[in-house]
Amino acid sequence: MNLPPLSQAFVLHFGEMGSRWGINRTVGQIYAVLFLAERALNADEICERTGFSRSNVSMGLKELQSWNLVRLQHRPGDRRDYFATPDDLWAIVRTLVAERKKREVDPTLSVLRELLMQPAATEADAHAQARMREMHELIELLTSWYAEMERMETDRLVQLLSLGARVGQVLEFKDRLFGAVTRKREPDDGARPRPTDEEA
Amino acid sequence: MNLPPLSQAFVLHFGEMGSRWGINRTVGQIYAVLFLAERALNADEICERTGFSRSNVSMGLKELQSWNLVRLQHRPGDRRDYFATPDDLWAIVRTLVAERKKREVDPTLSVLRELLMQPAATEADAHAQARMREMHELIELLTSWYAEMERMETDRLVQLLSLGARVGQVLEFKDRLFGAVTRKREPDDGARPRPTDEEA
DNA sequence: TTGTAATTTCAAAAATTCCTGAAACTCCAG
DNA sequence: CTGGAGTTTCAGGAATTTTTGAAATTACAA
Repeated sequence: MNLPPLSQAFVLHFGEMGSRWGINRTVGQIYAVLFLAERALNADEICERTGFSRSNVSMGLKELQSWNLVRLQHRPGDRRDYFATPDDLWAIVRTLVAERKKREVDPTLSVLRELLMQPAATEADAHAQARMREMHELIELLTSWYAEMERMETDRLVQLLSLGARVGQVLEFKDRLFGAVTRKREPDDGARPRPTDEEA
Repeated sequence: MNLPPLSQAFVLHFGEMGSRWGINRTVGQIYAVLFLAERALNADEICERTGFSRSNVSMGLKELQSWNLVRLQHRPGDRRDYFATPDDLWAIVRTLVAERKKREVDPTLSVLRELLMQPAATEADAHAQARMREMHELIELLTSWYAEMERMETDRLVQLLSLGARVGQVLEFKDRLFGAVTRKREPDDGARPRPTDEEA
């Protein structure tokens, strides 16, 4: 590994963390190197900085591309591929979240939907299905919220995040102005605290 | 594996997903079994339902306990430990998020803080530090937002989530009312779109 | 105490994933 | 075409993780 000390510490850490996320050490380190780099790097430069073999780097870059986490660039008069991360960190976060959702929650959602279609044969299956239905509803709520955040402009998103729990106060304020409209909904409409609710 | 068909499909799927998350197949399946179970189960019952060896189940349960994802129970006149997941799905989501944060983002945050304290020796380190600072700020924003959501009651949280992007409209409304106040801030205060910002 | 049921630990086998060098492939300039 | 720079694929060795059975430990009843 051939990097200035601070960068090296960061890259090493990202390698470790890589294994806690779905990606592996190699991929984590490669990404960290690109993230810190002051310009796009070609595969050999990445080899030099990380100390990984050429083929390992190639694999890692392919993986990162499949995650849409790196951008491919070219230089005039140079046939080599150059790789870079987006400058805008929010863009990175957005693709990261999108990809993790695609890999970690979407498959579960579709399995749940499928299993909820099936008729419950046994008593135990009926209970299991009730439990799955709860999970399905919760995930639906979270993903549809996410879908709306995703659509939002970064500035506004940041504004919302900075506001934090104070959004609650803004809401209360709104309620006070337009109270009648909001209060019309059932109070437990979204919360659904009852655990078993067999409307099979 | 000894389970009714629908449950079996669910448990198998959770096993697969387990490996995409930090946990492994065994732990994923054990958790799924407990999640679907109509009552708390002891280790032998989990063995029977999953088909894993007794010791493997013991390991898995220990892991789940370290994640705070299972609750230990006892029956009068029975020395065995019984395990269950919380009935309230929101409680599960809360601990899941809390634990993942603890394992996946907190360590990074502290490494970043540490590296940002160091003086940048080289030119390259200075650039790397600027990049790290961006990342640090973004993670801080996200985690402090999370901390506030965490503190919120489930009902209110669900209300907020259901509202989705309509919160944005409330913001717009607020802006229109108090426009002058909000506009006083620097326009790029939170977003920080400029990539290089060397204030080392 | 002693005996026994329940659980945990541990070393090593089994399975999986990672990493590499060599070979194959692609693409372009001459 | 041919040569060669750049890249990818791939089989198999290295490293890591998972899983297990046997042994050790714990906790309690008699």
